[in-house]
Amino acid sequence: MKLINLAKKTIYFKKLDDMNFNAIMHCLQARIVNFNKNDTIVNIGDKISYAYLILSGTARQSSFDEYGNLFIDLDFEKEEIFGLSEIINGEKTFNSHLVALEDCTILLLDKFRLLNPTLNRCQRHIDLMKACFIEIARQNSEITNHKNILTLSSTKDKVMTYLTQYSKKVNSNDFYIPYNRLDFALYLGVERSALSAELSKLKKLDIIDFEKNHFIIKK
Amino acid sequence: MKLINLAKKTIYFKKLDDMNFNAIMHCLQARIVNFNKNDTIVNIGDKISYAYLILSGTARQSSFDEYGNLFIDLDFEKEEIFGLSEIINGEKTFNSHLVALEDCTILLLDKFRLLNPTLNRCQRHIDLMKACFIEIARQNSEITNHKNILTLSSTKDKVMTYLTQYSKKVNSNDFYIPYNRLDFALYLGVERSALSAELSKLKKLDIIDFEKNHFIIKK
DNA sequence: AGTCGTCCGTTGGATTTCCAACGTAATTTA
DNA sequence: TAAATTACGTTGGAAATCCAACGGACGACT
Repeated sequence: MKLINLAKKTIYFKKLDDMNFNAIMHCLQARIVNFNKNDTIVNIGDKISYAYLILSGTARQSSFDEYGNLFIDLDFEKEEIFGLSEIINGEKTFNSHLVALEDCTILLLDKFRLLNPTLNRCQRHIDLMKACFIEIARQNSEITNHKNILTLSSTKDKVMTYLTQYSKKVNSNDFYIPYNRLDFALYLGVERSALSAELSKLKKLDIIDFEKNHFIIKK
Repeated sequence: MKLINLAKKTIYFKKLDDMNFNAIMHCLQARIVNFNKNDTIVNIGDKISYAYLILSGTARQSSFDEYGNLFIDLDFEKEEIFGLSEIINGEKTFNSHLVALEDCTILLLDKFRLLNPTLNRCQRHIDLMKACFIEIARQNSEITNHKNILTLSSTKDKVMTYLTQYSKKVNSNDFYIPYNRLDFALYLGVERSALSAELSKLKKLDIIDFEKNHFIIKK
């Protein structure tokens, strides 16, 4: 069982010895599932039964409103968990998609067991709950940040704020963003063609350089 | 001590008997503070020491970026908690304001005690943690919703989506929104004058009626 | 090789939004 | 009560964005 070792190494479980690890896996009815790139992991309307802990790969959450408008919600990578707030909010079905951007290995955790340490009040369970707390707070600040970028009024401000933040995050002026042009435009809340035009302008002004999703912030 | 009864009645503590309530208040080093309308409760840069549980009144969180752009973050009312994600994310100082929209009574809870039931592993503490979990998930979906409104491309869509949602929330076509025109415009990410113009247009089309922050959705 | 589909830059006109300004009414302060 | 301030609708021209369309580059599939 190599896959289960992926789980054992995550921040959620790495402090546990084998016995405790096996116990909590059993308690959470944990199950590993693989998905290929572009697979739909969760569909709108799917019943909520698990939290989805990403062991490897990346996945993207997106949603629609009743008029067909598309929203980019969150990207998930290794050690991040999809479905937490939906579970906690007591929703019955997902109202968003989760699609694999790369091949993914995902650990499914039973939603009831995950959030009820009362059933089995052990320290490992409380620690896990705390880790989930941290994860949801992280998602919270990521969404807030996205919201703030969308609040900005000009395309230029949106682009530059996003790129500057991404540059800081990866600690380099030279990086690859996780969006193609269309998704980048969706994320920023602008038209694809307007984004392309703005990017070209910034390139001409020698503020940035780019090709496809590879960006360089100059100076 | 009437004020402490406000705390006792909240969803966080209402199931506790007096002994347990007093114990957890002591454990959390709880303290009640009052603020007048328009008072600043938290300033950008303030050290993070407590979670702010609103016992009565409403407060608004807002923030700025380095270029002076203003962001409306979240409104807090009775039984909601400000500061949770900042505490959990381990931030040292607040990077947002919290201002009283009405006179407020607030319960301060020590940040260390709140999130470390290990120090005192009792059921009441675990239940409180779970309630905080629910609260932060609620904030999560509120921010997501705001983000999605900001993603919409036309002022009309933003306005109508907001008003329709608010109408559903209060279960009436006739309601008062918590924003004046300027704040409403900020929330929607549009110009105040453009918002006024759009509202007038919607009134002329007999889709809505309004005066100040009082709105009626027709038909 | 060739065809098809996707991605993306570009362009130009239609549309929307911004922006600054002004007037009026309501509210606050002196 | 007067004066000052704030809130908000309206306006018109400037600016930005949308929108539809096109073409070239690239990769996948046959």
